[in-house]
Amino acid sequence: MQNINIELLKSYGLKATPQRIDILNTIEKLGHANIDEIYEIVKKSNPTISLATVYKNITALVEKALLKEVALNNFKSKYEIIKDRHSHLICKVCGKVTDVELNNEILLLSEQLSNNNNFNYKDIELNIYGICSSCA
Amino acid sequence: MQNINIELLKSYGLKATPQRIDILNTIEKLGHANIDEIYEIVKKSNPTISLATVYKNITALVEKALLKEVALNNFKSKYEIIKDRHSHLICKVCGKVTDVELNNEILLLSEQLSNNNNFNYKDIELNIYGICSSCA
DNA sequence: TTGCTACAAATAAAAATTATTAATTAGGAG
DNA sequence: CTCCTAATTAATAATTTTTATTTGTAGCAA
Ligand SMILES: [Mn+2]
Ligand SMILES: [Mn+2]
Ligand SMILES: [Zn+2]
Ligand SMILES: [Zn+2]
Repeated sequence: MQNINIELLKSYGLKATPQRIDILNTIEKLGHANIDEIYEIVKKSNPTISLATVYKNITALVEKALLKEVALNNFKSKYEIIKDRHSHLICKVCGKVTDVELNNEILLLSEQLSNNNNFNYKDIELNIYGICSSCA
Repeated sequence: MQNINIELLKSYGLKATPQRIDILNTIEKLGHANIDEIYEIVKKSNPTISLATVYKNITALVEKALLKEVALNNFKSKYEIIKDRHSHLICKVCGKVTDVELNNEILLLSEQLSNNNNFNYKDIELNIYGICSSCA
């Protein structure tokens, strides 16, 4: 089909409404985006969309594990389409989030750490905070 | 002096008000706590404290780098007194945050990763999400 | 075609955070 | 120790963020 996100929604058993498609297209384009960024961009192609619709859909898509929240120190949470495990470079100045490869070694160490602490490991998040090249 | 947090505040050039001392004592006791948890506990010893005072002080102490925000997926941010670098086990059910040792290897890999990506490394955060023993 | 269900827009309500203002106080100067 | 003052607080009020409600519509199944 022409748009991969329509397929994505359907594969998760969700209706591919124009609003949802727009939201996913926006997140896909930006990589990581917060609610306001998504709303502002989606409004351009769909001027009557309600902010509440963005909230409701983001929540629904996170619940269905199609999107993932990226909670940030100092900034509003961003959302990304779930993909292979990776790590994040997070700019303390502009809040930009960049994907980087996650070393497998780190994954193993984290699982060990969980076992040692009687903790049922599910997921790891390695966030590296610093200053991005455009803000430097 | 009897209370280490009074010294802590003064060493950061901050007035040691009863409100701030109570807030720090609470965070120290809980390890990691969000605004509401702090407010509820501090109210016991200081029933007239305002929630806005808790907000204002938390913000101030984070700015002075005496406290650190711990942003969490799905839960309100928690705050901890800044201490040696460490990692977090985060329970997806109850939101409890537990400190664990941070392998030095991971730190080195993260710095390398930053260099490779023209990113000015400042800080690392390794959050391990899963289910804690009491929730299991 | 009719009825059902999921969804959206519009709006209201609730929850979270920040700003304002007048009164109080911590900490230093004398 | 007493006084002074800038910093801080309590008590709101205001704003911002998030969630709930209501009503209408579109897609689909019987
Ligand atoms: Mn990512
Ligand atoms: Mn900690
Ligand atoms: Zn930046
Ligand atoms: Zn738990």
